Amino acid sequence: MTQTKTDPRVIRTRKLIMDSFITLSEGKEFKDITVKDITAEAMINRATFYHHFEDIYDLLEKALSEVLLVNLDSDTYRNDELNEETFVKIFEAVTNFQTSLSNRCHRGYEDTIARIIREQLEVLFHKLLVKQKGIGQEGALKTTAVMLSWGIYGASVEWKRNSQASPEEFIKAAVPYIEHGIHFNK
Amino acid sequence: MTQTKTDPRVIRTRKLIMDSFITLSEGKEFKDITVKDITAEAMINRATFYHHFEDIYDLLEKALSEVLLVNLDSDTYRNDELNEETFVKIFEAVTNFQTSLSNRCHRGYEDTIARIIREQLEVLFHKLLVKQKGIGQEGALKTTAVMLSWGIYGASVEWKRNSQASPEEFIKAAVPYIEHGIHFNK
DNA sequence: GGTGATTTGTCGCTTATGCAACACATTCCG
DNA sequence: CGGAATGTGTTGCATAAGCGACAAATCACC
Repeated sequence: MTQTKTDPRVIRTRKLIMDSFITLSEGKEFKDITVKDITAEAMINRATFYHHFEDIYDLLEKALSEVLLVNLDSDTYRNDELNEETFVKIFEAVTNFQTSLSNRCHRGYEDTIARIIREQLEVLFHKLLVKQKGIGQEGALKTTAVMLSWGIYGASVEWKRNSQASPEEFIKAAVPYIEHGIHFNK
Repeated sequence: MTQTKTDPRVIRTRKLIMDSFITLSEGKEFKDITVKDITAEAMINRATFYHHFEDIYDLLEKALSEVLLVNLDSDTYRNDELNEETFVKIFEAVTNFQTSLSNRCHRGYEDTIARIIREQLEVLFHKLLVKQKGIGQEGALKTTAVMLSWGIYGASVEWKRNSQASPEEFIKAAVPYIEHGIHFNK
């Protein structure tokens, strides 16, 4: 690990930008937020924004990823097994995230958000699977991770649309079937 | 006015420091707050702190001044006459400030706080008096400003200790007598 | 009192951020 | 339509902020 420590100014600036973006998101939709707005709110120069992010979509991506990961990290990486409990927690994180963000600010960008969530989930599942099943079957694990990420995301959409059940109950109903297929436990 | 515009980084850094100081003040007393705490909270380097403030007492001074001035500015500078209304508003600003800060965080620093308030008031009164009475009697106006600042501060202490009256009623009772002496209206 | 651990200020050198100006898109409105 | 206004990215040079080390002061605990 050649961990070259990042300059604290970078961390601070990123945080200022992210926070400003989230603040502004509470007031208006994504499409109405300009880079100028963000940099003004964050009290940084516009050029500095572009030093950290490709463009505003890149910011959306990274901001959402971070928000989602904050939910996941603490609960999941602690006990790093992909068992039922972990599975439920991941699902809950996604539904939390969905309900907290999707009703405001991002009309017209559901697809982007969906993609971001799936990508994050895919990475997460892949990590967990590799840790559990070991390496040497990369292709299979990758595919499994992809399927799980799509599955979880789809389930969250379905849950949001129809279900009065708690996320936990909702997803637990499906766990046995999935489990049979992917063999949660070694 | 050779208004050399201040670097936005300076403004931002000052704000970060001030905000952090106020945040920390809500948690512990002034004497327990270190420069390190502040800079950590503000996400800036300790050396940078000293680039903006002499020491932590200097910060206290400037932070309090600012908080007080925020109360005063908007209400007072608009209609820039030193009439009864303005007088009452200033008194209310001071009592608000006193009650919001003095019960927490600053035990043992009442004197410092008192001095800061008086200095701010003195500057304010002096400005208002000069604007109203014109220049050419500097000494007298200066002295008047000093007396008013001490008077208002003393009244706020007295009000805090004894009175159940509103600040407005409390100070209005004294206005006629003061007015007689200093001729509020041209 | 003494000794080790913090905290405080200060320093030269490095680096991220600000500026101002630019060409280019996009939007808005008469 | 046309042009004014606003937003987007990019650039080279100016500057505030970070680093790490330092001596001195202060604090804490025996």
